[in-house]
Parts: sequence; C-alpha cells; structure tokens
Amino acid sequence: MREESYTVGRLAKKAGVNVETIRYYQRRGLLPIPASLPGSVRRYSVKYLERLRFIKRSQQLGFTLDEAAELMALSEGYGCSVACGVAERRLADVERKIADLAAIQQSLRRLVGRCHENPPETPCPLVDAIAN
Amino acid sequence: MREESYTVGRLAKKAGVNVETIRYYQRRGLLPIPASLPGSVRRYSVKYLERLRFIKRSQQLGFTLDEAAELMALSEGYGCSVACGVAERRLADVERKIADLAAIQQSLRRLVGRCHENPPETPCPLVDAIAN
DNA sequence: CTAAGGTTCGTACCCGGGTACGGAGTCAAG
DNA sequence: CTTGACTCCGTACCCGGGTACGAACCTTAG
Repeated sequence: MREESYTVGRLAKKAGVNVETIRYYQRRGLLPIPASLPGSVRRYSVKYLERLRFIKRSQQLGFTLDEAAELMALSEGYGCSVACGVAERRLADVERKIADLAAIQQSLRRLVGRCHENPPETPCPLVDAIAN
Repeated sequence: MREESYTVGRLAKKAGVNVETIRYYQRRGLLPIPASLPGSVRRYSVKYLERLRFIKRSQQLGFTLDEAAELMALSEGYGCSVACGVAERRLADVERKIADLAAIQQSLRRLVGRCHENPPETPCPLVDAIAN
C-alpha cells in the first residue's frame, strides 16, 4: 500500500498543470515547498493537490493569484467576512470591466454596422470615426 | 501663418501622453521618427499629433496597438472591408470576454450572497465552495 | 551497473503597454 | 557664457501569469 505522495511531475499531471507552474507558485509563495531529505526528490502529499486545485478554482472565479493565496490562508479559521470582502472587491472589479467592455461593444457595433452600409469606393466610416 | 511643430515634450503634453509613451510607439513602429538635422532636436508636425490621437482613440475602442497600426495604414486608401474585418474580430473578442466575465459575475454574486446569509462562527461558504 | 528519463534549481524570456533611469547632447534666457 | 530645462538614446524594469532552458543531480527498469 502506498500512501499517495507524488513527485512534482505526477502532481502536475494530476492537477492538470505544468510542472513549471507548480514551481512558479512555489516561488510566489502560493504553494509551500515540501522539505526533502537532503539530496533526494521532494514528495507531495494530497494536501498539495488540494491547494493546487484551490488555486485553479479561484482563478476560474476571476481571482488573482494573490487573492487565491489570501483565500487559502483564510480557509483555516473563521475569516468569512474577510473572504467575503475579497470576493466583493473582485465582483465590483468584474462588474466595472463588464461595463467598460459593454461600452466598447456598443461603439464597435455601431461602427461595424455603418461600415457595412458603406457603398464601395467611399472612405471607411470606421477609420473616419477614429480619425476625427 | 506659422505651421506648428512641436518637440517631443510639447507633443506629449498636447496629446496627453507621456514622452516615454511616444518613444515607445516609435520603437513599436506605430509612430514614425521624424528626420532631424544631425545633432539637433526632432520636430513633430500636427500629423504626428493626429496619429497619436488616432492611436489613443483606437485604444479606447478596445483595439490593440498592432490593430491601431493596421487601421492607420488602412486609413490611406480603400481598405474599408479590411478595417471592418479587424473591427469585427475585435468585437467578437470583446463579446467573448463579456460572456466570460458575466459567468464569473454570476458565480461571484451567488457565493457572496451565500456568504452574507452565513451565521457567524461557521465555515465560510465561499471558501468552502472553492475548496470543495 | 548502466542508461534513460525525472527532478531540482537558477536564470532568462514571453505577452501588452508602457514607466523609469541616466549620461550626453542641445537650446534658450539672463 | 553659463545655467537649467529639455531632448536623445539605450537599457532595464513594472504588472500578471506563466513558459523555457540547461546542467547537475536522482531514481528506476532492464
């Protein structure tokens, strides 16, 4: 019976990330570096896999790596209101970005539309609008 | 009537950008570098100001610097359909980003909501949902 | 025991869009 | 003619999130 512990390569495969990504997270302080008997290969327990997955899911929710680290730190303990605050700031940011993009979308749609109505061999209304 | 020409600093101020930004655009090939009599200060005509403004407005519409360059190149001539294509690709990209962000927004809203209903001294539903 | 392939570590590089620094040259006012 | 402000140019650095490389170890199958 083997208590499951992985080498970086196996951990990476299991988590669906690149080995280099794991090392990057370690450098960033997001993932602890397991102690190794000197001159041997490091072993990663399931804990590391869980942490990795936590980071990946945080990213899917739009959190930055620093926020992921913060949320993980809060996961031990009752930092719910703090975690919630992080999420609310992220949400506000996401909403601001959506609004910005929506404005851009509007303008682009309008310009593309005018472009399509444009008779051939006449100046491009899109380029014109930008140049003005 | 004197034709106006600027030094980089004045051009930058007029366009509301940093001097370094102008140099950066020059390195990128977005803005030509005016010839100068050797060992003297370069002079920038209103053309440069117009180009700078074109770039800035392109950016406001979500175009990358490379796309801005492409659009500028097309502004001399009848490249309307090409320009339109660039804009359509940009629009598609913007719409994809909006959709991605909207999904994130949904999830975050749900999680933040659950977080607020959470009685004190119980595990955080937000953190829980990520850790799963 | 040896060879192949995995791991470790440092370091450098990628993207996009700039910002910052610093020495040397130039220009204009006093 | 000097002083101070501005310009020129190369180079390095910032952010975020990684990717890539290479040399030297370690491990494991045959």
